[in-house]
Amino acid sequence: MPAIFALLDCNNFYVSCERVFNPRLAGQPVVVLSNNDGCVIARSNEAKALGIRMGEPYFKCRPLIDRHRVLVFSSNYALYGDMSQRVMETLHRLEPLVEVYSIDEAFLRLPLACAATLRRTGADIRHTIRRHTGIPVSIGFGPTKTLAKIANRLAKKDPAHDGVCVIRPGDDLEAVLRGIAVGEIWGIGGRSAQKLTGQGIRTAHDLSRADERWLKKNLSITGVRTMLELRGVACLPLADTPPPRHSIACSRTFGAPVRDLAEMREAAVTYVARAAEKLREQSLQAGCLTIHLNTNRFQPDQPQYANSRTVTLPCPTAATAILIAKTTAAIDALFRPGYAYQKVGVILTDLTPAHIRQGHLFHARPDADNLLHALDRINRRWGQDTLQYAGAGLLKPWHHKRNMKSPSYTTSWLELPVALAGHGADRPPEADTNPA
DNA sequence: TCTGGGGTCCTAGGACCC
DNA sequence: TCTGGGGTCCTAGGACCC
Repeated sequence: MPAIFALLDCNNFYVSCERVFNPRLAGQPVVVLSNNDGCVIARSNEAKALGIRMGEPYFKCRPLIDRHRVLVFSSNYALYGDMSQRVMETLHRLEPLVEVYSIDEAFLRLPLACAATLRRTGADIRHTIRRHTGIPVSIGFGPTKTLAKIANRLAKKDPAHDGVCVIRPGDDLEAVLRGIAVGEIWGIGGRSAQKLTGQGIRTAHDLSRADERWLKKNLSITGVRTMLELRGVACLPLADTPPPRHSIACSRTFGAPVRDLAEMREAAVTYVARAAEKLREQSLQAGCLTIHLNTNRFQPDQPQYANSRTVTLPCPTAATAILIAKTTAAIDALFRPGYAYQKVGVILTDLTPAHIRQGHLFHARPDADNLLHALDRINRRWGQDTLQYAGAGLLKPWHHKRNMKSPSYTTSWLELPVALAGHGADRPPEADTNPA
């Protein structure tokens, strides 16, 4: 049966999550910052209209933000992750073929139908998700994933579409594709856009007619795929079962530069313990561990140092204690005194399913599964880091900044939203967690 | 003063094998 | 003077995504 793709995308997702639980944010310019309150990573339409750019460092747009009284939030991934799950669950109930593509996006595959039917389907999905989760979404239909992405962009850009835009096979797309710069196409990043415009290929329409041999040579097979997808030839299938993970990482920029080996160890232990938790959540074990650290590259006048070390484990494991021991040894080898470090991180690779247990001729396996299960159960029930390894430290002076975080409304019993009824209840106490 | 984090895929080139 | 050919695997680096 002929089919069509759709891309569903949550509008200004992190801002929308904040708005669900804080109605006073409606109609206001709002931004959400990356970890460590570093960069702007989500903006409401009002904030976009003020000219605040995606990825802009907070300190650089601070004057603009203060002048227009933009409301600012630190990122609250517990909230966004939970809201994402609710959106995706709702979607799964409505449609059988769903690929969860990112925290705020999903591809669908549906039977091909006339434009009016597809528009109605899209409107129904939008309406249901809004009603069940409070999150506004936009939907684009297209014969390929790349064209569905473009339709989605049109759905957002032009209010006349009312959040749903349909491109069907055989539609004349020349006018549409001429209106899209190559850099706006899914899969064409800054480097490729530069190469393409250098060749006079400026719009999606130009790219759809570009020379295949030149593309293969200069943009590799992925560039050729994008060109074909723009022509309506589907090269990218729907991945409705998630492929196995290849790596799990955890790293953070420090709240203030770290110069001390003991603090560096604490931070690395904290992150490897978190990575090991993620490993166990997904019933995986790691065969390989990489530790990396670096100074602040934005301060070239300061002495610079960056290094990493990769350790192959004798047996694949998800045991935090084993990973901690390898991590501290690696940190001790990597650490050079006299530098102001900005960041440390760990990456777990060579991931295999935890139930496959390869023995080792010379090493007994010291993994303590029961202990780990108990640890995870307690932390799930009572909150992250209720129990932690001593090496992770208690005061954590290096901890990243998160000064403007909203409550974890949906994932912490202590932070449930409070509803008050009766006189004088229109301003709940402490509802305003935002100093901006 | 202050610049995120976590992923994936592709390619070229070297090592190695027969 | 003359010095093969074809294949696989691994890795580092580049590019891209949200």
